[in-house]
This record gives sequence, structure tokens and C-alpha cells, in this order.
Amino acid sequence: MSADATPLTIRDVARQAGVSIASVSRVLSGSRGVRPETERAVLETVERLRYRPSHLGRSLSLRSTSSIGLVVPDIASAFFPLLIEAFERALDGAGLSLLLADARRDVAHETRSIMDLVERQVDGLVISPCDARRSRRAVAEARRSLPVVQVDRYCTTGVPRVVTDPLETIRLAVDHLRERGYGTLAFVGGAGQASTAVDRERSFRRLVPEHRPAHVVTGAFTIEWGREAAALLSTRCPEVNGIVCANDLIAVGVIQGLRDLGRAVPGEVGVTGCDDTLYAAVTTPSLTTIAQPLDRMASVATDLILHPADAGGKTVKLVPELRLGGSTGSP
Amino acid sequence: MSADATPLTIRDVARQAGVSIASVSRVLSGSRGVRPETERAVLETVERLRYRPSHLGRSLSLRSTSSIGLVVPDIASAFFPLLIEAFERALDGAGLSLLLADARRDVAHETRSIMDLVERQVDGLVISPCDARRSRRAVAEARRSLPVVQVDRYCTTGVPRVVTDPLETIRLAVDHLRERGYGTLAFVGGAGQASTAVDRERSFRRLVPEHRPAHVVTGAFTIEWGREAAALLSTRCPEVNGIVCANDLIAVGVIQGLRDLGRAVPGEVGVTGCDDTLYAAVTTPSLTTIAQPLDRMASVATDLILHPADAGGKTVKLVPELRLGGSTGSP
DNA sequence: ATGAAAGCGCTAACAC
DNA sequence: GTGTTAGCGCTTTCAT
Repeated sequence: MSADATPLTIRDVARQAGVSIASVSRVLSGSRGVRPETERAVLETVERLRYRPSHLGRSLSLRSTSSIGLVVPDIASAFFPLLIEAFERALDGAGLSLLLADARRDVAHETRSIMDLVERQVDGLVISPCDARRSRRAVAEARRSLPVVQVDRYCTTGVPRVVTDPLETIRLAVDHLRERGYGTLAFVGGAGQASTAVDRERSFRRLVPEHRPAHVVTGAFTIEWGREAAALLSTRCPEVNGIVCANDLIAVGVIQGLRDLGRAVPGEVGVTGCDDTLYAAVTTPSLTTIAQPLDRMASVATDLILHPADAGGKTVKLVPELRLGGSTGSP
Repeated sequence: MSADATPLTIRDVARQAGVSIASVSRVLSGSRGVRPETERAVLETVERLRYRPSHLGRSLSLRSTSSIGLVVPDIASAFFPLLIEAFERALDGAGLSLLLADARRDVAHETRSIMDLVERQVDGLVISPCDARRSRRAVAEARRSLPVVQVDRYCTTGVPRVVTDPLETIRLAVDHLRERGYGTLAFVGGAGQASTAVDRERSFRRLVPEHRPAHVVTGAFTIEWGREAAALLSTRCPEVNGIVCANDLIAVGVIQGLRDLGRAVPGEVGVTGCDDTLYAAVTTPSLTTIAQPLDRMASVATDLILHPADAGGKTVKLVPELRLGGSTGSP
């Protein structure tokens, strides 16, 4: 397979076109100060030979790869592919390409990915760290050699962050549930290590100060945990009729769990998710969920990478948006 | 942000360690024929200076980047993240890293991604092409300069393919439905341009020769199309009581559509999906679906990339597996 | 406008 | 064993 014909170099083009390699380079890059005649000759030869410049040589010479790295904690979870898509759109305009890495829910893998990207000389690194504390080391290390920005999740370093305001996120859910008449609210959280998990839980506690301790339960970002939590709450706190979930997957589980117990959603209990993933549309009833402004997140993060001077150690908080679904129809 | 301290080079290490750059290189690569004493000095200095070798310089010199490119048609669709994960696992062992690109359901984007990866000198390219015909040009072009393998989807080129046998895939669904007593089968297909769409439909036609023309409908790989198809089939072919869907997303839509029409799943109609995505677990009832052997697919593809000589223009067909869910409980 | 030549950071002969 | 040196493919002064 693969002919693998001797990869052409800029010299081959120069020779064939009867010009110097400098001229070829000029035409292929800035194209400034070249006689149209010469330019024609070069372009014609490039075309004829099907020459493709080597990104490697170019990068080494320019000391820039025109690419940025993106490290996500778990590509298989519904949310991150959406984030990745948003970055692709954002980078498209900037003429940068995206080097993607998946940490596979594991700090050791994450560290390797970060180091690999750094060694590959990406011009900047965007990361959504696995773990609020254990990811710090690698993130801080990377920051020593290039611009780094954290998105969605973060770890506690001086590295700038772009997040969707967790307090506003939960406030949207809580206010909406109350407006729809669900008077007694509970919160089903995810795993402890992700910053979003912690922040969303804390926000709920703050926004619903009257909650009983048993009204806040945390476990994992999975359907199974959602089902379990539904059972837990139904047994121990039957008075609860509005459930705020830390993400869509949990919400799906909660709805399934409630249905298994014969409790109607939204008739008897209202449920909200977070992140507006594809799950929101797939379930029955569809999910009321809080969306993150992903395109904005990607463009702000890209800006911070490209203009690190503006970044400082700052945190940019973005405004979430309520997406109505059937899971909060009215009690 | 980002200290951006002058990136260290191998010279700095050599100087500080009081050895030649060749020795440093030896220690950092093959580590062969170096006095333990020298090695210690180098490693110590590397550690102290926090030196990270430049992948760029290394690649340029070796004419190999030890990375392979993976181009998927749509990272936001539930299936491809699973495929990506499988490749990460497969490549882990081979000491290769993964450069990921998303074609965004668009041949033009796909072409750009492919070219970019080629220029980046990846050692091989794995691609699941958007379009059975319109992707040919770029795929063939890439093949001129490096080993290329197609996975899951393919376009009609001489480039080797690793696919899950579509005939066996549909056979598993059809046989299972029949065993469960669903006697009159229909097929809901996806969009025409993806090879999987075409092959799965053709397989159904072959395996269920007695089907009426109206029993095979195609539209898109979406929930909406699934709902629509359910309505179509229920109206025009009420005799149908088993529905084979070209992927999980369609199946979810079909189930929703049937329920809206008051037809019980699995009581009245049985439904199967394809690909065993996360959707299969999320729906109610859960989905009976046909899984692709992703780890096998990834490791076979990786082998073909690393040993292109063995590849020829061959097609490797892998064996799918039935995953039981609630959507075919028994009529 | 164009060419010659000096790097970019690394590896791999080839001497010693 | 270790150092010297010539590239890898490109960009970019600096002459001309």
C-alpha cells in the first residue's frame, strides 16, 4: 500500500523551477517581493510535482507549530465532544489546528498527554483537568513553557480559567423549578474530584439554604448513580418534589429511577440536568437542562491563549442558559 | 501568564553537564554505549534544568513523528468517541501518539484535515470517510505519501479497510427478532453517503427477501428521522412488528415515535439498533443493539498502518456481537 | 527581485 | 565511550 515516493523537499521544487529555494519559500509563505514570473514558475512546479511543504521543517524554523493542544478528561462522556467541536470552530478562524488528547479519566494519562503536547511544541494548551488537585502538578509544569488556559473544569493553580458560572447555573435550575411549583428541592451531585461537581454542589447549598442534609447526595457522573439517588431520595425524603442534577447523565438516571418507583415526571417530581448534551433530547420526557455557552467559552479561551498578557491568573465566568424540556412540565 | 523561559536545547544540557551533545542524545534516546557516570551526569542535569527534548527536532531528524492521524466524520455523534477511545488504547502499546481530526460531516473539512495531517508528517493515517465517493480524492492523495487505512466507513479506493461485517451485523438483528417471534420485519436506514448506511440497507434486503418495498425506508442518522419513520411504517405497513434500525440514534427515534402512536415496545413491536452507543442504555426500554468489536478494529488497523506491506488493497471484516436490551423483549 | 548561507533542535555516522 | 560534524526541511538575514 502507500507508494511512499521519496518525499519531495523545497530543494526539488527549486531545482525543477530553476529558482532558488529562497524564492520557493517566499512564494509559499509571505509571497512578498517576488516577480510574478517567478511566482508562476514556482506555483506551476509545485502543482506539477504535487509538492507539500513539511510542517515539521517550517515549525522548527519558525519556532511555532500554529497549533494548540486540547486535553479533555473523558472523550467518551457526552459533554466533551461538544466542547471539542466548539474549539474547532473557534480555531478555524485563527488559522490554528487542534491537537486533541484524551486523559481517559486518569491523572497519569493526563500528565503524559500534557507533556507530549508540550514536547510537540504546541503554541498553547487548553485543558479541562480531571482532578481539582491532582492535576495541578502537570498543569503548572506546562505553564512554565507555554500559555495555558483551563476550561469548564479547573484545578487550583494560578492558571487562568474560563468557566460557566456555577452559581448562575444552579440558580437557573432552582428558580425554574420553584416557578413551576416544585417547592422542596434536592440535589444529586457527581464525583468529588471534578471542579464542576464541587462548585455545583456548593452553589445548591447556598441557593437553597433551607434544604435538609439528606437532600444533597453525591456519587458519580453516571446513570446508575442517578437511579440509585432517585431511590435514596424517594425513600428517605418523600417530600422532595424537585431534583437538580449535576449533569444530564445523572438526570437521566434519576428519571428512570423515579419511574421505576412509580413516581411521575414531571407530574409528581420535576428534574433538571446540566450541560445540554444529546441525552437531553433522547430521554422521555426530554430533559430541562442548563446549557454552557460553548462557542463563547472556546473563543474566550482561544483569545487568552493568543494574548497571554491579558490573562493574568484570572477567572472568566460565562453566563449559562436554561433549555426547557419535558422533565419540569409542571407538578 | 506562562513564564515562557527561553526553551532549553540539547546544547544547554550538554554544556551544563560537561559532555557533548551526542552523549546527551544517546542518553535520552537509545542510551547505548554510555558510561554510567556520564549517564548520571546527563540525567541529573536534565532533571535540574527541567529540560524537555523538542519533538520537532527529533522528528525532523528521524523523519518520523511517532504519531498517527485519525480522522472521524463527526466527533459529536455518539459512536466515534468510542472508536477514538479504542484507538487510544491500541496506540498506547505501540508507543505512538494520536493526532485527532474531526471532519465535521463535511468533505471539504475532511480534505483539509487530511492534508494537514500529511503535512504534519504523521507516520500513518486512519480515516473513517464522510462520503463513500466524495472522500475518495483526498484519501487517495494521502495514500501517495503514507500508509492509510479506512475504518468503519470507507470510500471506494484501493485503500485497505477494516469494517464490521455488515451482513453479519444485520443478520444478528434479523435472526434475533425472528427468534423472538417478530415475524414481519422492516428496515429504517440512514443517509445514503456513508458506506455503513448503504451496506446495512443492502444486507437487510438480502437477508429479508420477502420484504415489501415499503418496508425499507431511509432518511438520516437522526432521532427525528426515526420518529418520522415510525409514523410512516405504522401508517403504511401496520403489519410490520419488527424494525431493524441502521444505528442507535434512529432506533431511539423509532421507539419514541411508536410510543407516541400508542404502540408498545417491545410488546407490540420489536426494535434493534446498531453500534451499541451510550444511547442504548439511556432509553426506555433499553436498546437491543449490535456492537462493533472496536478494540479489535483499532488493533487490526494499527497493525496495517505499521506493516503496510501486509495490507494490499484488502478488506478485513470483523465479527459483530449482539447486545440484548429491553426493546426486543418479546411481542 | 533573487540567491547563498546560517541557523532552528535533534540524530547518526564517523573519527578518535 | 565520547566528541565532531553533517544533515533533516524550512525561513530569513544579508549580499548582490
